[in-house]
Amino acid sequence: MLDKLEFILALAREKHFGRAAEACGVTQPTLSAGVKQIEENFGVLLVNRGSRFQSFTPEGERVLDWARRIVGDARAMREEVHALKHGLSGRLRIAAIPTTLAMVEKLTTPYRARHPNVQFTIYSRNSFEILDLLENLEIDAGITYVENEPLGRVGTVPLYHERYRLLTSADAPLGNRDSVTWAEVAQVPLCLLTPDMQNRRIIDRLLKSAGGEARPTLESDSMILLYSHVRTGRWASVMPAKIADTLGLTDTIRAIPITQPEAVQTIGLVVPSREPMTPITAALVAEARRVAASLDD
Amino acid sequence: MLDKLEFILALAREKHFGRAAEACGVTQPTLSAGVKQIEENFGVLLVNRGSRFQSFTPEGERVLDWARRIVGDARAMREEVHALKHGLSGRLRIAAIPTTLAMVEKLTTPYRARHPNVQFTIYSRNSFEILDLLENLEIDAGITYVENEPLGRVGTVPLYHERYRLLTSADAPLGNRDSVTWAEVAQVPLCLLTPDMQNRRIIDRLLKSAGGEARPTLESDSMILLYSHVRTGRWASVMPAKIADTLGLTDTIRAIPITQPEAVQTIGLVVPSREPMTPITAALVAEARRVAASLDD
DNA sequence: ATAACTTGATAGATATTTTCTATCAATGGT
DNA sequence: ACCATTGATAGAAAATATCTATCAAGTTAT
Repeated sequence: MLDKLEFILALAREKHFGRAAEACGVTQPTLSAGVKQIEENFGVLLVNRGSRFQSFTPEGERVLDWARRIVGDARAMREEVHALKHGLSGRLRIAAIPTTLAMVEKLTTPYRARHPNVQFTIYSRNSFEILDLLENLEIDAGITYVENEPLGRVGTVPLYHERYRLLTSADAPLGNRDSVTWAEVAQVPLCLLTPDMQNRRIIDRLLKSAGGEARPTLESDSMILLYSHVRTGRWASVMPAKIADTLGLTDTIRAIPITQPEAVQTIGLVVPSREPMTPITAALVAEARRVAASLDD
Repeated sequence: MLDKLEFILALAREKHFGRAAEACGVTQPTLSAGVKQIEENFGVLLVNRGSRFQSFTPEGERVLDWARRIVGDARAMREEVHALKHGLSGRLRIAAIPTTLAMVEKLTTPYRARHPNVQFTIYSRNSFEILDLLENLEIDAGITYVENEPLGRVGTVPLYHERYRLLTSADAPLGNRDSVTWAEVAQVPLCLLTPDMQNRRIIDRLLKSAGGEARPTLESDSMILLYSHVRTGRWASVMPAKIADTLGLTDTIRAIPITQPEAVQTIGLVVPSREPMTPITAALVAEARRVAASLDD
């Protein structure tokens, strides 16, 4: 039964019987039979099919909702019992938005010191994908904006406040300033994240409200790529202070605070609101609470 | 896996492998093997055995906790999906303390009018047993005192306030009064519920604080038995107003309000705090909210 | 329009798991 | 010391799950 519910979860992720089967490590007929068995057992069609996967029926959506919870709880049970006997071990899966990648070590380093047997997998994803992964039990926690966009059934732990810097060569226009306004930044050609990233949308909004418009000369979903361009001295970018500091500046590149408004976004840890949490996740939340104070300068 | 968790639940209830197996409709070796399999799967002993069931290990207690939740959710899923397709049907299992039995129909009658395909099973139990049954998923809801004793992880809906009456023959001492005090009641030989009932403990407390002591001439766990004695005119009792009214008084038997203090206890519906509730339980809660207003005179 | 491909269902064989019956060893009470 | 109770174990039988191979219905490309 539990395996069948896993089939349903996989099918919801993949929207494809064959791929869902592969994801579960079974053959396609096995997965088809599993889904069908639940349908017969419940006396209700769960999936609308027409020679291929189309969608879940309303009943299917409800089952999906329950399946997520039940499968999640079953995993949490396993993990908790194992932790009681053998201490914390296993794999902690985190997804973070790119602008926060540089600070993830602030969490993982002390965590690892406390629980050396836990392994980490960290994905770089945009904020929507993070919520999706959380929902589907594919990650244990996310690091993303916690106050702007509507979050689902999740708990949050604020970590720090994101402030923005103009990264530019010292001898470029504005390069000699101690602070610049968003209106001024709007005049500069910038390297920015792609628009599927929330950071980009925030910056767009700030530029727009300062009367400008974002016409980035270069877009990427990789902070490393953006930074490597800025580093040449021939490109400029707007980045959160945290990541600008971490990447390290050369003497010729400056990180200039942007004011009017001094925009601030709260970045936080996002975890499934399961009660109780898995021990691995609970430990991460504890670590986040400890670390949060020291992260805002 | 889910069946194995059911085995664990049954074992917790019965504290006996054989009886637990019987309760699950399997043979004892099957249940033993099921428990053992979970233990091997988790790599932890769950049950302390010594030629017989002794207790759960700490890990076992945790598994038990999770099992209750997971099994409960699985049942709720089934029920919800079925209700989506076929409307509300199935069996609603309620346990009520004896003093409230006469008012249960105030809930079940309108419920049945709304959902004719739901069947009812109603147990008469004391308040501890009710919480135990709730915990073990053996009932869907309880009707009991909701403010005195500590309740577990449950939701409550207040229903009405219980007030007390002295039931006695009109020609007995106090029989001609319009109201009596607890101090006066303490002088009368009474028929009362057995001390495992919370109602009895409440009355004991009230009598004691009025300087008296309960020396019941007759104890029973059955309200019918108590009432049949009172009805002869040769016995007296203290009962909640609700049940006294329902049982119907003869001309010779009076129900006299007891004052100083005018004691009031809140009776309410108690349901597992599962989110969301099963549809059958949710409908009962809705009914309880509707009915509550009309129950207090 | 037709061929080639994709997708999920179905059938039948095989493998795995589950459950049962029968029996045993350990413990406890009398 | 004896009998009853309790849970574990072994081996057979039954039920279930999974796999391979194949098919039918749609889709896409030519």
